[in-house]
Amino acid sequence: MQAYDQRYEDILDSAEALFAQQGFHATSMRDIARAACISVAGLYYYLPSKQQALSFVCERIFDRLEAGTAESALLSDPNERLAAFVRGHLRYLLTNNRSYRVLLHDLQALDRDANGSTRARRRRYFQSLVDLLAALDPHAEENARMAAGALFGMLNWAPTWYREEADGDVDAAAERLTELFLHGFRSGALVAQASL
Amino acid sequence: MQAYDQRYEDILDSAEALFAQQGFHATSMRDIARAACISVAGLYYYLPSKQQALSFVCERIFDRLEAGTAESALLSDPNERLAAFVRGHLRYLLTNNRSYRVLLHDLQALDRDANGSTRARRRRYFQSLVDLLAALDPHAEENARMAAGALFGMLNWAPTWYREEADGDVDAAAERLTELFLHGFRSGALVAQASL
DNA sequence: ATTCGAATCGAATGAACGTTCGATAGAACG
DNA sequence: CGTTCTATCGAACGTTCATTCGATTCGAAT
Repeated sequence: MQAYDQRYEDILDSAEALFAQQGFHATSMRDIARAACISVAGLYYYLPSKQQALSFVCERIFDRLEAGTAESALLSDPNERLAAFVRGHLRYLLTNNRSYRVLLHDLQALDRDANGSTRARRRRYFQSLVDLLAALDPHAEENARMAAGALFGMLNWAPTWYREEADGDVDAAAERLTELFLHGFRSGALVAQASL
Repeated sequence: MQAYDQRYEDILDSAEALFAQQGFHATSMRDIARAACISVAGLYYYLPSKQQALSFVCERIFDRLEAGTAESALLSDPNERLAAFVRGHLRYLLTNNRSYRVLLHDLQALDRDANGSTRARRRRYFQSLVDLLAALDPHAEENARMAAGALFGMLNWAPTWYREEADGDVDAAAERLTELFLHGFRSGALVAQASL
């Protein structure tokens, strides 16, 4: 069924865009139906429920996010690996207009059971950056978790202030943020001052 | 009216907690009424509408956030000023259990007109950090906006990973993040490589 | 003692919500 | 041609939503 799959993706596109703009709870099935040019009843031919729609949308976003950062694992130099990860992550955040918001804001709206798989995926994604940082500076392993949190924060917050005309293209911004982070990370600033 | 004001604050406390936990759109006036131990009709004696409830809650959160960082403006040393700002900001985020979420997630749910004042306040708060950074390193003025975005990102993201038993107390975490950021900021890593 | 205003409530209102049902149009297949 | 299956729909279902109304309680003021 070619036509079916195409329609299905279109519907998820519509749902994703609306969830990203207004949030899950502010979006009704009627909104999605209108955006996808289908009747409300017709919508249920493709989606079993609103919750499942959110689940499908989240999984799709994760697929794209991981696809964009997967290439970093192929590189041998840890520095380049980090740079590639940041670039891939930031590219997705800044170019797939605001669909990352669904992951950041609406993931918690998933039912507790359906939540499990997607939340585990999020943890795994976070951990991949932790590992990447630990490999960069082995003696900083104990700080890698905090460092990963700090770096993800820098990146995930970027959509709120980034403007291409002021900040250059996405890859350039990714490089500058990577450098900013790495200078602090390599300086050992994160090491807890337990000895003081 | 002493009793009135007390009740009013209690009701806003309930609304704030619910908005923070579930989000604005997922919270009903019935939820708020139940949490505040009042009837739904009684709730409307204190709150003119759900929108206004959100507006009041947001203003109150901003009041507290600004109160916590205001002391930094009194310091003369720019480094101490930044450290105090970060400390105040992070203290609020990590200790007023998750009420910052209302500002981060639900501010956009405000009506466009009621939005204006609160959004301006947010801009002003952001700008205060930009100014603070520009004062720290005058030749980096053009990068202060990006640096402020990066720093706010690090801080605003902290609640998602911070755990006291693993990361130390809030002030210690604030200091480590400040150092992490400052090493990168002072290194000039942010300066756009236009000359390349 | 009567009046008044502040604080509260149960019950209703109309709209919007997620979801379902039965019907229909047309393509595919025998 | 008749049947079956896919895709679609209008109309409804029961529930919940934000909000309002009219009535009630009760302490304070006149």
